[in-house]
Amino acid sequence: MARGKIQIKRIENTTNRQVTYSKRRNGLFKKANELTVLCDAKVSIIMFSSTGKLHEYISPSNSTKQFFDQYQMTVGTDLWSSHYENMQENLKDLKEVNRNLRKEIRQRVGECLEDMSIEELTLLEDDMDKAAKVVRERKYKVITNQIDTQRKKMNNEKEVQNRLLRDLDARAEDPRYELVDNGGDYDSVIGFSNLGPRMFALTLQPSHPNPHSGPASDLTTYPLLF
Amino acid sequence: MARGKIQIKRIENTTNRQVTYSKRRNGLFKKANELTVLCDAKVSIIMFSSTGKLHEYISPSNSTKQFFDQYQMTVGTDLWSSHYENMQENLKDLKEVNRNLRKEIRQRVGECLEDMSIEELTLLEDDMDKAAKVVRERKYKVITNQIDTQRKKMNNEKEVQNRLLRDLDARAEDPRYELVDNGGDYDSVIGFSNLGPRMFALTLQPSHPNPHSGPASDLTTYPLLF
DNA sequence: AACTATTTATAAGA
DNA sequence: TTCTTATAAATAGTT
Repeated sequence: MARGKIQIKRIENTTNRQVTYSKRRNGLFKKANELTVLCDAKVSIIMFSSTGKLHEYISPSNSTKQFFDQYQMTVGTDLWSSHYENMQENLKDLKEVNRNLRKEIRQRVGECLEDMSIEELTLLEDDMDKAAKVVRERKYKVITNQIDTQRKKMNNEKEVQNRLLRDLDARAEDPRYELVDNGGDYDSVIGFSNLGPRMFALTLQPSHPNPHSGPASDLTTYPLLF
Repeated sequence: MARGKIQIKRIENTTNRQVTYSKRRNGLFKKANELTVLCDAKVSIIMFSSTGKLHEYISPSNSTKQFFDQYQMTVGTDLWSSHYENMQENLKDLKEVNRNLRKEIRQRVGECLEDMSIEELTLLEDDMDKAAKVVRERKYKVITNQIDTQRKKMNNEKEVQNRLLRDLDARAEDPRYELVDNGGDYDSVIGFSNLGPRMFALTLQPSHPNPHSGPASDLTTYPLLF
């Protein structure tokens, strides 16, 4: 518009085009701002250059989001409804599923049986009996397993005891060892009171006395002395 | 910018303001279009007049939504995420609730018992036994109710029959009526075979013969003739 | 909506 | 990118 009229068509020279873009962008924004002030209007300009660069003008005290929202409200159609639709559909479905799940649970807990027919009630009853049976069986299995584990543990300990007693017998025949009488306080040795006729008074001492090992030392780490 | 310079400040005269808005809007759009063509750019202008009227310019072969999408992509932040946040939170919560409900049901159906302790299993077992009892009771109640209803219905019908029979007796003593012998085919009258010694051969006819009533006519709508 | 004096925008050049 | 400036374009006030 100066120093010669120009045709309104794409400027082929890249540099020239970018310069013009820059100049006219400023002009546009200036005009937009004047319009905003003069006419008490709200203006939003968003532009992308041919290189994809973004520039925007927003009249003061407005955000782009406000513009978009107002635009949608005015146009009437929700441009992002597609964004929501899926989610809303999802939400609806989930709520429905949820409702059904809750109902099923309530029925299985013994509520909301009013609207069920005899046939449905019979099915539910059968189902629950079967499930209860499974739960019972599972419980028994868990208990059995625990008992079994306990028994194995006990057997193992018994085995250790037996080995210790055999060792004891062997040493009793060895003249290098002598019996120590602690005054008949048999019960003071815990865990051996069920050994019956082989009961001895045992003096337990660490095999390698270590002042740093503390009170956490285990019975089985002690050699038996008598 | 002509016939006198103006201050860039709100035009107080309403008419003047609106005229200027209209003129400058056109100017802005024209400039935007020139920019679009000259510089191969994309421009979107959205404006609201002080009266709330919407006007927009969009460079050809672009939609407003495309603009918004590209804007978001370029800016990097999702302007509508705040719109979604609640919904997404909701969705997450629902999914969690759903998962728990499913788990509870699975446990009540006898699945997923692996990670339950004896205590939990015992609680579940008790719970299910109680619920099963409720279901059973409900079933019995429904059955009982139905039997009761049935019995009442039968009693009612018996009552009707008794009344009919009393009527019969009364008419038997009335000389105006005569017995009709149909050859001793007692069983041909359905539903009366359990009436014992009072069995008669009955000739049933509509009280008001009507050719249009068809075969749907009901036994109780007939008077008894003999 | 049209006119036009004047201001403003800007193309080309530096 | 910015400045300059001749000139095109926009537009304020008027009709």
